[in-house]
Amino acid sequence: MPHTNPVTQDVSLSVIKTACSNCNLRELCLPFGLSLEELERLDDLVSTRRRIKRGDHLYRAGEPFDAIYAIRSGFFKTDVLLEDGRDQVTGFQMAGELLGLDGISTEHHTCNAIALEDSEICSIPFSRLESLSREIHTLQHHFHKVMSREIVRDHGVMMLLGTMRAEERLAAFLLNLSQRFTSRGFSHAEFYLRMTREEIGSYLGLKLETVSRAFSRFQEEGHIAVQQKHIRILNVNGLKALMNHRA
Amino acid sequence: MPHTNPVTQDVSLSVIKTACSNCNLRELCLPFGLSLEELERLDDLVSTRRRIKRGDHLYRAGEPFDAIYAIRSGFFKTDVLLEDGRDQVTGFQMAGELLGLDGISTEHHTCNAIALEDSEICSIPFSRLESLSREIHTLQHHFHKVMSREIVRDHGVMMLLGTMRAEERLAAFLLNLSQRFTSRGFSHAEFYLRMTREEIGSYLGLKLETVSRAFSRFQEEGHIAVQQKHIRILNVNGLKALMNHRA
DNA sequence: AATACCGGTTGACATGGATCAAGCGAACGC
DNA sequence: GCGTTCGCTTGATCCATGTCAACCGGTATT
Repeated sequence: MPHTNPVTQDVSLSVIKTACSNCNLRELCLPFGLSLEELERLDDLVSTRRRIKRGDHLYRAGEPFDAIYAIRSGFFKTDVLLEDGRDQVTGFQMAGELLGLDGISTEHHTCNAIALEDSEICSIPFSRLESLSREIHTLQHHFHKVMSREIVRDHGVMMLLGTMRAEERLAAFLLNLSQRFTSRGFSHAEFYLRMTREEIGSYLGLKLETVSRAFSRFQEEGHIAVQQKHIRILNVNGLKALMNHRA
Repeated sequence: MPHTNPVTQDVSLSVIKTACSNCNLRELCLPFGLSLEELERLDDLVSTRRRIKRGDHLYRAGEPFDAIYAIRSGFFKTDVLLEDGRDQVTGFQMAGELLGLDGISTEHHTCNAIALEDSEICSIPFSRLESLSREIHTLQHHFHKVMSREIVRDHGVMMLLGTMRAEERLAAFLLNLSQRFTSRGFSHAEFYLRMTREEIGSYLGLKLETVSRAFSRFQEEGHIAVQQKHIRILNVNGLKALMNHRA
């Protein structure tokens, strides 16, 4: 293999013309609420799509930030690394969600974004997004909402990590995934996990064995059917009840 | 006491003319990086200051959102409540920091903001901030950075809650406070905690007894001197070492 | 001044989840 | 097609933190 730039060597460089205006995710993603004319102006900005293979990085902590990314298809995780080697998954992202917002602050990415399956992303050069959102009020406001939503989401995770026990965390996790699959038109009751038990554990502040045991327990109690990464939710209310358990 | 609006009855309504342009926090707060002329335009927007007494709410979860708040002086906590009664402190905020960013997402506040000492805040009507930041590029960009910084901060807390043990969490907490006091011109080595052990515990995902024991342990080991809410840091490196403990 | 209350500290004990270890099936490389 | 590896499951044991309880000092209440 010829030597290539270490930053880009592991991402596929195939670039495809793309357009928000005919993207079926536009109601979930950045274009939400824009008029047709405004959409076309956004198209000019979001001009490239890129494929990222499973296991490859979209970006790495420390790299300079200059764009945010919208997931066109696929599945990602983000994680942060501590100096001493510990790391933690900070989120799992799916189609229509944005990646890279954390980089605006320092103008460098502060986490790693890794594809958990072959994926496609749209690059949105950030300074051009700022320019355009100075002109399109709706875009500006929606972008602010998206950033704010990320903050609210993080508070939810803090709550989960700070106050919930293992089974509550996993129930919350499954219900959240289910809900997000639903709003993308997939089954709410049956899906494949894209991540390992270890990654789930890292996200939930648990060890992989604990995650595995909780899955088994949910199965014994008839809430779900698990077979490796294949999950079927048999009793949504059972899972919900697990969460309000404590007084 | 006469019956008053339940939303406002517990906040002091004294309103004071204020100006970012002569605020000594302008390098920490929203005005960062603005020119004199731009500063004056921000002054028009941030026209009111309000006093909040210790223990009073600045806002409550569920209330409609229409402004963000800059802390002029004082100290706040924010917390979220789960339906089942559990709650968690999501942050402690001090002078120069912004409150209310979580409300942009749903146009309702999603947490409670409570003053931990008598405080003064500046109200910034959000739609006017958006207008102005469409005109002032620097303001727009800085505001985006502030929101992004909040996301990065939350990731740090998630890391803390997900991977650290009790003493590491408390050490990280003290070092973070110390650093924030320092950048406000206060002693980095000596300060008064504004919050109770229980509030610290809630923030760090620990019980108050655990927090208390960790304080005592730090004292035994000579890292700090504690007397109730009065903290002196005797050995910063000792605290830092506690955090990189694990491989 | 007496009393109640609140926040903090400390001790004894319980327990949820981590750790260590073994084994198993599916996927993958050769 | 076979062996190796990886992700997952399950069991046994351990330990950090939670839980329960007693006590103390400072502050607010009457």
